[in-house]
Amino acid sequence: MHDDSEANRQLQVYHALRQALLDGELQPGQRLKIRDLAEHYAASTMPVRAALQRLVAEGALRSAPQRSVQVPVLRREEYQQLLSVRLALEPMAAAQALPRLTPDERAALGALVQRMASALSQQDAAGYLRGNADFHLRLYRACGNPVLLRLIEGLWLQVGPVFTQLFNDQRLHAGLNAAHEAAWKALQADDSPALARAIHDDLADCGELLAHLLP
Amino acid sequence: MHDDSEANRQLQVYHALRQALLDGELQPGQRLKIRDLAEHYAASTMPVRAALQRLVAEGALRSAPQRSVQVPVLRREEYQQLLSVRLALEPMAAAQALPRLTPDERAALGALVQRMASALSQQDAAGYLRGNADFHLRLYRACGNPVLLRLIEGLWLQVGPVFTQLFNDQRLHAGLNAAHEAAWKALQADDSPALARAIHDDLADCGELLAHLLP
DNA sequence: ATTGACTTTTTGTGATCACAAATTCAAGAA
DNA sequence: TTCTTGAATTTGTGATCACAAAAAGTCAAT
Repeated sequence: MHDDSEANRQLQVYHALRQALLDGELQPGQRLKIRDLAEHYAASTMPVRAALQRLVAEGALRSAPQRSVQVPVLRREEYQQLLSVRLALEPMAAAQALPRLTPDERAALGALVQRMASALSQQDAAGYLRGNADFHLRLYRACGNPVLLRLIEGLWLQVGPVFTQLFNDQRLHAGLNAAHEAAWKALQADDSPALARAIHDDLADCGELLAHLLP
Repeated sequence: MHDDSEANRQLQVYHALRQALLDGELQPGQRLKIRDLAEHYAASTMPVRAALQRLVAEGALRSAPQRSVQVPVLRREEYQQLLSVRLALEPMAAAQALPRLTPDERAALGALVQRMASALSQQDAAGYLRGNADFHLRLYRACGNPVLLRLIEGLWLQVGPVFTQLFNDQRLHAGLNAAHEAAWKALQADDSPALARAIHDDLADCGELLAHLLP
């Protein structure tokens, strides 16, 4: 149990907004106004300001000077740039994580693969996406390289909004889980290169699927 | 000419602090206090607060809740984590940049390699380091991938302080420029893989040199 | 001298006000 | 209607005050 007592108000707001982004509760292009959020979170404008500025600094939100913060609308080109960086970092993190996984974490990852499969068969997009984020980030968190992990989490925060939105009105096909099954096999075989390859394929497949849906 | 009119006070302070970090004017471990900086930059506490929080969000500064922000002191382990990510990203950026370089930029890069060589022969550590940062970042800026560039600049901001500090009382040997000469050769030959390899070697050499000087 | 508790000062965080720039809205002209 | 124009409102940014937590300083006791 990590003692996130949430000391500061601005940290509470920050984490709330962060989760909202990952959960796709914020539409791309939506404008986030300080006073509105302050009212919504029952806070003063000050912590909200700080939280927004932090998210902007992390690239999760965009803001022009003197203008409202808004959740980024990714054009195809930007999305592919994001993807190319993820392809460089995430397989690496996965490979480094594999030998460091505890039995508990392995079991949790296996359960997530299974949960994603059942979510797919039930056309439960939200469930699949939550499982997908859990699976990847939980795996990467074991990589033992906080710097790398920090970058990856920042990238997920940037892809989050489009990622969830685009799947909502998209027919889900079972092939989406193939790469995860391959990753799970590599995981059980303690085969780091195969795991890296599986993660790479997962990102590339899913990336291509989304890329041609963007403006 | 890019119209950096520096609209906001907080942006001015941010860029000033950022440059101070890259130039090694801030010692690792040094505490940055809001009111002191406000006085130094003839600003109110508000823009300074925002600038500091942004730098913290980017990883360039550290802060525990309710405590002063301070320039990070990197232990060897953290430095190597930073290095391993840089090794994944910077050669990639260099390779993508090569075919996009204009003749002007090529010439500027060549001049920088030469300037670094002469700085080395004169034991001018500061000049060498400035040239080094200029060379790398100018090269990467041509990569055409803003996402990638942003991450790399963030990483340089994090290594900046130790980088400059450690070289100041260190004898400079000419071998430090070997990788840059190799990069310059690859650049003239339009050989992207060779350029990527040269950048990789540069980081690795310089990284190893610094790693065993850290606590 | 060194450690410990206590007091004083410093410092980050939150709240509120002021203001200029940006946005929205409405009325009028084509 | 569609576009323009100008007033009215909203909204980000900066300034200042208040307060609790942290740091620094003080001094007595061992």
